[in-house]
Amino acid sequence: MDCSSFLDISLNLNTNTLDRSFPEKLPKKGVKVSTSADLKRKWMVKDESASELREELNRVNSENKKLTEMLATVYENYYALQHHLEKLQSRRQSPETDQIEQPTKRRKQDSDESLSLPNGLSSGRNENSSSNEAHHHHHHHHHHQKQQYEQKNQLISCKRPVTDSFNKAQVSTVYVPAVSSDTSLTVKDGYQWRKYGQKVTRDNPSPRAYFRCSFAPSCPVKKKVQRSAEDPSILVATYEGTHNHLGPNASEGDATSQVGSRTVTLDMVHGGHSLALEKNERETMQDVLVQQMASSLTKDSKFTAALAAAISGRLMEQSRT
DNA sequence: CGCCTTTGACCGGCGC
DNA sequence: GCGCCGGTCAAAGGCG
Repeated sequence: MDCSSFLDISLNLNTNTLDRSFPEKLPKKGVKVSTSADLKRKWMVKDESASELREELNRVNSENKKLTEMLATVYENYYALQHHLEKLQSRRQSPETDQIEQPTKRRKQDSDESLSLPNGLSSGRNENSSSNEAHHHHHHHHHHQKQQYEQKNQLISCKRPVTDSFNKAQVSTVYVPAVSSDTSLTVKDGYQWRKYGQKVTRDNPSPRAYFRCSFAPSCPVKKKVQRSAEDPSILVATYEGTHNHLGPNASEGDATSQVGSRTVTLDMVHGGHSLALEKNERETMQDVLVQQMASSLTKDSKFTAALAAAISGRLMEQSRT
């Protein structure tokens, strides 16, 4: 899978542009051999220079943190888009899910078997004949009318035995830097999820969270999120199945006329479908661009290495003289 | 009030 | 059968 192709949205930035981010304080840092006069001058201004350096360090640190968070969001957005793409492509190939299910509000309008069943792949055999519910009845449903989820889960069990027979329920795995979402175990991918379980597993100290797509039993997608065992700063999200509905608040045409400044929808016209991905965050298009640039910078190992070398070299030099 | 987490119990598969 | 283990259920509580 193309997880290896991490971001390829490089913008061909040359590092000159970082003068804006790291302004005039950072010296251009050719390896400056210190003459004795230089040393003397440094002695005189040492204190001032040290404090100034310290605050510069602080600034750079906070900047770095900010950049890291930006990177994380860029990753998340990227993976969300990637999932959309995969879904669209798979939908295009298979005639199933041609008619788009119009998800009205949330799951809440079924309660009988008129569940829209947007995939026409089992046309003719999907009639839930009274026989196929003989198997798949779950444990101890003495008090059935109790919980709505229960009925729905039963429905999905009956309605979609296709999941393991020939639907193969393809799985995909994405790795997301876990930066700030500590203890949260959530990966923002644009969809809404309902958590239905959390377990601790062998061979990994961190628990694993189980999510189902919030769109009713009509959507079979599940995902698991767990911190990587090797690198606890990375969240491993495993998706299985494909969404049979459009992305989060999909809109046809320009239903998002009341744009305002709070939501930004990236419209990808893909074949005949126009799909809107809403970034529910308060980010504007410019922010997205800034994030892309930041990620391009951050992932440039030469840039980061040079920056680190410059900073540490300067610190060393200061502390020794 | 509706939807969501939390969390312990439960289930089924697997190895013994 | 028994225990382990990953996955799921569902009651109870939280939150807007």
